[in-house]
Amino acid sequence: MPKSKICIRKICFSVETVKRLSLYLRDLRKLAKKKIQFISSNKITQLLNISPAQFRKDLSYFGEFGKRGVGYEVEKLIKKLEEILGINKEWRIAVVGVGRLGSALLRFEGFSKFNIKIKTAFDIDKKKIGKVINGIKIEDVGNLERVIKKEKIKLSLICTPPQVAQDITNRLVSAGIRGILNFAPVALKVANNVFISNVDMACELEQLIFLLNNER
Amino acid sequence: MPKSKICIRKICFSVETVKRLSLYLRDLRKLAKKKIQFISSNKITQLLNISPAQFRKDLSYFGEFGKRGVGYEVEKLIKKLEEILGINKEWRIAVVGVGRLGSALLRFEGFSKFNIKIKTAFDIDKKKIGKVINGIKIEDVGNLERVIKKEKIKLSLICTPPQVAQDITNRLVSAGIRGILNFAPVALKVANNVFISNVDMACELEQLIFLLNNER
DNA sequence: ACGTGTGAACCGATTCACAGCA
DNA sequence: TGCTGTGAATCGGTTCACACGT
Repeated sequence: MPKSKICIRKICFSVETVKRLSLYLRDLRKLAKKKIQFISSNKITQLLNISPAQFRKDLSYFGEFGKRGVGYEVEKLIKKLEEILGINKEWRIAVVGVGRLGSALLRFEGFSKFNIKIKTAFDIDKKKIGKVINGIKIEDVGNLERVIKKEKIKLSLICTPPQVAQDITNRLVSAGIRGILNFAPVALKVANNVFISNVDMACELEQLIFLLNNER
Repeated sequence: MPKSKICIRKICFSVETVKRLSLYLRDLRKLAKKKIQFISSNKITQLLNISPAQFRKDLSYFGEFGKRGVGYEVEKLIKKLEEILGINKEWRIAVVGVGRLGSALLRFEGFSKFNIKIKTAFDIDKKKIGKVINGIKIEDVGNLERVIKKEKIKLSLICTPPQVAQDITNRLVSAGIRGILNFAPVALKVANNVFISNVDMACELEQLIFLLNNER
């Protein structure tokens, strides 16, 4: 599989660059809280296990944000990154599947810093439908298309059992969803104008097991 | 093959290879359930968005498991992968932080297929300590070192707030933990004989936002 | 003929190293 | 001097292409 590349104005970079920008932003905000005004690529990357050259290269795809001999102005760079990442406006998302994980995500506070707002949730279980968790009403999955279209939601999390994840995906896409964060342990098939990111906790743990098991 | 045994330690491959092995295993098990006996690299990778060459290369680091002209015997390959991945024995793990996410993970069934068993959980909240979730007793985080050492646990999940994650990490490592799956949004510092894998849901979502925001 | 296993070629991401500027 | 920005060099993972075995 060829790795998907992102090209903006003839400049190409990988999704890894984008993930790192999020990490930079998170640390810059911590620095801002500590009232630190300037930071060098060397200092900030020490906290992150990333090379200073990588940091500078990542930023270079989007412009010149530093002052030679000085470093980067923390507040200014935060603004720039928020702009680059597209989180200066609110992103409304849906959650499909309000089981253990789904309901944990409905209460997850970590999204708000990126201006992500869970707007609606769906489940098939009659006992859950109508309930409100953390201000989010659980809808009947039968209404999925209608609600997604009405609310013009473009992003969704999938926390369903794996057997139904592909079907849900198809329905989400036909309703206008363009990005999916998938927690179900299956590879979803979508048209190539739909973006998918997978979070596979069992595989991540398995990787650690392999490493421990093969030391030396 | 005599070659593979000797060379496995000299041959280098990435953790991506290991993650893919987990994916292969998952799909092979599905095929086994459907009573499919043989599968070619071509067929199995169609389901996974991975190239056939990648599949063969990944396996080649560990030996020769296929029959030329035929493909791979499903049951046999499952056994081999379980062996390679080190999940022919049970792995006992700990969970630190029984908040929304932590308690969802205590109930998560997806680990069992990889022979992963959550043995113990820790929290600081007196109201949670002593409770039992899904058969797992929540211990006082004050007893972390003692329990980890007593149970000889080598793997842990961290689901604490980010502010305390580094402190918990230090304590886990000093108690003998060698692998950490970190859900807290911070970069943890550890000695290089400790393995860390990060699951950062906000960054994953942010990546999708970026893609949607920069189309065309 | 068919599909694996694998060295070689390729390609993209990371790092280097230094010019350029405060 | 100090640190950024970036073309060039490097490094490593993926894919190619074909020899080999069935």
